[in-house]
Amino acid sequence: MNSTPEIEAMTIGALARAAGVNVETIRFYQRKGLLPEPDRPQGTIRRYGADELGRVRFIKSAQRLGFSLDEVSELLKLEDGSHCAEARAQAQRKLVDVRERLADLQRIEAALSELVQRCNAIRGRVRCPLIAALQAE
Amino acid sequence: MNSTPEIEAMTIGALARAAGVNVETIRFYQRKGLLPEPDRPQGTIRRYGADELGRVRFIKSAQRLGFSLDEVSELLKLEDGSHCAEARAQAQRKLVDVRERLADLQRIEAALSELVQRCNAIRGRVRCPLIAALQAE
DNA sequence: CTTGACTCCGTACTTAAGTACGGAAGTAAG
DNA sequence: CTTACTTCCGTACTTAAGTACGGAGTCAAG
Repeated sequence: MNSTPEIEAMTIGALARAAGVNVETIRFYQRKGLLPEPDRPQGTIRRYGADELGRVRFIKSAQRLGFSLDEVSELLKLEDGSHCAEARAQAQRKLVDVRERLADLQRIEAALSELVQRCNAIRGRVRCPLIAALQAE
Repeated sequence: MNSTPEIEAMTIGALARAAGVNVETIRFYQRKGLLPEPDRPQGTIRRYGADELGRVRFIKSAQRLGFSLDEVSELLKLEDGSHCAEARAQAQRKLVDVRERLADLQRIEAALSELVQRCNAIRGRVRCPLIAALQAE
C-alpha cells in the first residue's frame, strides 16, 4: 500500500493537503516564482507531482530556520542549475551564513540542556545562561 | 580604552546604536514586554545598561534562527526565574524544537558544502541536493 | 537662556507572508 | 443533465514586526 497514490497527478488541493499548507499559499508561492507554474494536461486545471511537494516542504523547513522567502528563492535558484561558478559563489556565501546560525543554535542548545540538567540537580530557583549563550559572537 | 564607556547609563538612542537597531524597535519591545521598563534616575528619561543591551542582542539572534517574538518571550521567561519545575518542562519542550532545527540546518550545511565541493570538481552545470536535504524527517 | 539634539508618547504607516472572498468555469457522481 | 465540489483569478483583508511622524518636554553647550 502506497501512501501517496497518483502522486504525479495531484490537484492544487491535494498538494496543499499533502504539504500541510493552505491552497492560497500554493498560489501565493506561484505568484512569487517559488513554485513553477505546472502543466495543465487536460485543459485549465493544474496538476502537481512529487517535485512540487518537495519544494513546498523545503520552503517550509527553510522558513522555520529563519530564511525569508527571498532567501529561499535564492537557495532554490542554486538548485535550478545556474552557471557553476555563480552557484558556487552563492553557495559559499550561504554556507557562511548557515554556519553562523548553526553556531548560535548550538549555543542555545547547550544553554537549554544545561538549564534542564541544573534544574534536575538543584531544587528551587534557577537563572539560566540563555542570554549569555548568544553574547559571544 | 574601553569600547563601551558609561555602559550603565545609556539613553535609548545609545542603546539602539549599540545593538544595531532602530530606537522605535526598542520602544516596541518595551510595549511587548520583551524589555523591562528601566529606571528613570533623574526624572523622565530612561537609562539602560549592559543587561538591556544583552537582551536586545539575544532577541535579534533568536529571530535570525526563526523564533518569533512570542517564542523569544517564552525563552526569556525561562531566564527570569520562573519556578523550577515549570522552567524545566518548558526548556525541555524548546530543546526538542531546537534540536529539530539543528538537524535541519545541519542537512542544509551538508548539502551546501557538497554543492561547493562538487562545483570545484566538475566544471559545468550542477544539480544540488538541497531540496533532498530537507526531505528526510 | 536660547538653540539643537534627543526623548517621550500616541497614532499611523509599511513590509512580508499569508488568508479570505466572490464570481465564473471545470469536473465527477448520481 | 443537474448538483456539489473544486479550481481559477483578481482583489481585499489580516497578522507580525517593525518604522515613521508630530508635537511636547528635557538637557547640555555655547
